[in-house]
Amino acid sequence: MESLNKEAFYKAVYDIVAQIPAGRASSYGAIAKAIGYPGYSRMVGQAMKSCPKHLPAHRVVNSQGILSGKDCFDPPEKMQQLLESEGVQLFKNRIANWKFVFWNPMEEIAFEK
DNA sequence: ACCATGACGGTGT
DNA sequence: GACACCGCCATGG
Repeated sequence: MESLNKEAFYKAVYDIVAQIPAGRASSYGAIAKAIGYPGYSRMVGQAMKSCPKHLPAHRVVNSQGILSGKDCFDPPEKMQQLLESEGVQLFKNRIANWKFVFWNPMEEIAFEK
């Protein structure tokens, strides 16, 4: 495991986010683990703050399916709105049927590259 | 160098 | 389920 390279790390995060299908969502921890940096969930969150506009940032929530980053959207209700427009059911700032909606990058992109 | 602050996560109560 | 802790690690003051 090499030392953290901000540039490469952010890019790796965005690569995963870009692959999350509509109607599904992943978590910070799952993404960190998928790119080879288990335990760097906070860094993934940090990367999302400067997430490119063309990526589905609203499809990244915490390990419990809670929209922990909604306040970083403009307006804050935008995140929830985007998810619902894709058919994701929400219950009090949290994704319903989380176990079913959760998209695990480890199982979906294990073959690429 | 010390300390506070997070789009976090796991455990225990 | 809600809450409190604690471990985690880069950033900024």
